[in-house]
Amino acid sequence: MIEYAKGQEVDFKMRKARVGIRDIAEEAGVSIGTVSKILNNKTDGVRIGAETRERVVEIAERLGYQANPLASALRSKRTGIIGAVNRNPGGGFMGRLGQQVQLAARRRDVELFVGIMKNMPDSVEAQLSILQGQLFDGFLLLGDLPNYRDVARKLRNLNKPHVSVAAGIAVEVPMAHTDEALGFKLLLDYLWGLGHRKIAFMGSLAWPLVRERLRLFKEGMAVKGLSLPGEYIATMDNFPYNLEDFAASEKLFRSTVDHAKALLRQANPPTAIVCATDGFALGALKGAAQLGLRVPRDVSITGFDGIEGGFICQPELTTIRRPIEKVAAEAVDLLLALIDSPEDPALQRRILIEPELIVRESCAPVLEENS
Amino acid sequence: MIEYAKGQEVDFKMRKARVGIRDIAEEAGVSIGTVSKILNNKTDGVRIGAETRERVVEIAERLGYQANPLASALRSKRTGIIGAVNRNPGGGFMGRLGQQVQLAARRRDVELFVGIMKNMPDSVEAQLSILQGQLFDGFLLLGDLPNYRDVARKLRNLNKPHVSVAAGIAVEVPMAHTDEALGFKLLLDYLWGLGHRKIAFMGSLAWPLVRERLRLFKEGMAVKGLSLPGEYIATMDNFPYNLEDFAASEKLFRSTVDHAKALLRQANPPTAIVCATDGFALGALKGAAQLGLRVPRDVSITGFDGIEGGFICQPELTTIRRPIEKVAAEAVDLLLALIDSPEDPALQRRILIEPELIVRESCAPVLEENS
DNA sequence: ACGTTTTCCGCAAACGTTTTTTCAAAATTG
DNA sequence: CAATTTTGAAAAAACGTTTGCGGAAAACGT
Repeated sequence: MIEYAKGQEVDFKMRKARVGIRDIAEEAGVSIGTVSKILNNKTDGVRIGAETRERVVEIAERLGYQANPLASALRSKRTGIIGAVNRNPGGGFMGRLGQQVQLAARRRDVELFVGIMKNMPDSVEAQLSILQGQLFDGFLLLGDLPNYRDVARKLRNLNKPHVSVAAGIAVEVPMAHTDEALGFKLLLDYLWGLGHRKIAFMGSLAWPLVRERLRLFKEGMAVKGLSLPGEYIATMDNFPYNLEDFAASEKLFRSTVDHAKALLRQANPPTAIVCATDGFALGALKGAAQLGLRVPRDVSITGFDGIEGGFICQPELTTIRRPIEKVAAEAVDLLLALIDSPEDPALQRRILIEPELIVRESCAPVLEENS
Repeated sequence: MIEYAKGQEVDFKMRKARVGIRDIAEEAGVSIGTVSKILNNKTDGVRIGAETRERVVEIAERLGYQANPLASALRSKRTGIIGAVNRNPGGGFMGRLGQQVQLAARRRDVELFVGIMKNMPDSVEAQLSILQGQLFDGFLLLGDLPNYRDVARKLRNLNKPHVSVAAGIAVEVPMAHTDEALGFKLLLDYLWGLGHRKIAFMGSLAWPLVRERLRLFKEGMAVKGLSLPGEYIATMDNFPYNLEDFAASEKLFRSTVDHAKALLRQANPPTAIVCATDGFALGALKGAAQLGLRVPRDVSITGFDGIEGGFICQPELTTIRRPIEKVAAEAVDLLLALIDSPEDPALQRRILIEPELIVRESCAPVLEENS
């Protein structure tokens, strides 16, 4: 039992010991169990007098009591914290996604921590993130994880609910994602309307998400009856999967620029380039500029995701916006529900958010001379 | 090519409850205390036979034992986790900083979680982040926190070591930061060498960091004996301090563009604009373009920070790079040392990292007709 | 007036570790 | 050989909560 001066004097000289539940109980003249029940709003077969409840709450407030989360969690097996694993944050979509899920969680009075998982599937780092599972009530798996199935299995073994968010590979439920097929339909309808028939695709197949997008792009082209020669598909599968720092980012960007230039230097170049992500589109923009081409007069370029870079560049990018806040909110809600009732089959579901076309400056009607 | 991990065959008994320290103790025929000491490599006045030690380690390994972090932390008062508070992550410097400190920590076998603190000083959100302090051994305070002193005081009361990282306001030790004065010296020396004498400054005074940079810029100008008319200082103090989503980012960016245009439309415009951050420089770039000015022929523009946007834009930005990985690593090391010996006066120090000038494409010698 | 609920709350057992204390046996010493 | 020291490990006491159970007092019903 900690002894400290009674009374209201809040002295700096004294090492102010943390105020614990015992202090509240003593001050209120009740047992610690009662305090706990009151402060946790337990109503489950527990009855507490209104006056007692009030008094305890007031005292707790006054003393600034905060339950020790470790002790609470140890006993209750609930930490009130959920974790998220992000393999590839940074300046783009994934970085923002991590931020948004954290904010979404906090709006629901839950703390969420985003951990970074490195690339190597069996690295110590990867293990660590997961084993902290005992610290978390549930997990959000953000984007493409190279060892997704392993992680999912481990979480299942730990009895920890998890939700995949914006993953490119076909993962099991539960998950939250954008309707990417719709995105490509919007994009191709738009380009078609502008008269484009020679449309190329650019992206790095290192990302499962990009592989999926290439598939959807091909489907969309087929629906329109458009041919898609191999030279119109600029894929690069040797790209860094992880963009740990600016140097890696820059290397990827420079390479993107080069690939775009190669695409545009062909004898029969495309009139439009659909890029797998905004990041690639930014590279394409610069590639075109370095060749002396004007966007969108000489070539139209589209992005996908709707990140900041899209309105900072010149010309500004016409792109598909993935409503990141909505995805984050839905994912968090689903996970929270899952934590409450892990067995509910109604929660084993896929949430699909509709993306939208954002028309800015990087696309124009195709010129006679190019068609 | 990415290969997905093959499943590790370490599947434990599926439905079996988590293996705890008791299981190890029982299997090895020793007490749980002994197991604990062995697994934690306690040597402090504790003697364990080599053969027993070996046996216990082997069993723990075989059963895949992982101590419950909650129980460990509750008893030992050490979580092995440090927290970071980031008020303003996103696509730029601060977002990257959060990522880098997390990586730096993990390289030292410590988990670090980055929490986002909202703007309002006394918001529930702000409190929450801090009160989770009991979960953390120490804290990194990233960038400018509006209520820095409050936070610092609270942490001190909780006996939690903390170090400020890249904070613009004059905070107490311990801290890690870049040598911003040196940065401005490099920048102004460079512009001076190109013949620039009419140099403007642009940035939002909502950020303490920017206020500090304006001060340093003025000092640097004074050293060179250059005059600095009020019209050459484009400050905007009504800017959003928090950039929670893309919409807020975009609003800030559009406004930046407008301010840059106003700066350049003057009767006697500057020949160079020193921007407080790369973000503002990106806006200046676009502002100049919208006025039909060519950068760097008609006006030179510099950034500060060295983020990704700087090489994606056109022309690419000449800027001061803050070595973010180095700052992150130093900060984490300092905090870790502080956790080990909180009272060591040698650790109450300021770490200053040298920035470097990156010459890219946005600056050129001043033209006769403009001088 | 006497049994039966109902209301309110105390008591004590967890939770899974770490750390301190204690202690028997073996080894060493005088 | 008795007295001490050393070795190795068990036992038990924390850590600060939550929670199930039980029970006294008050209210209620007949």
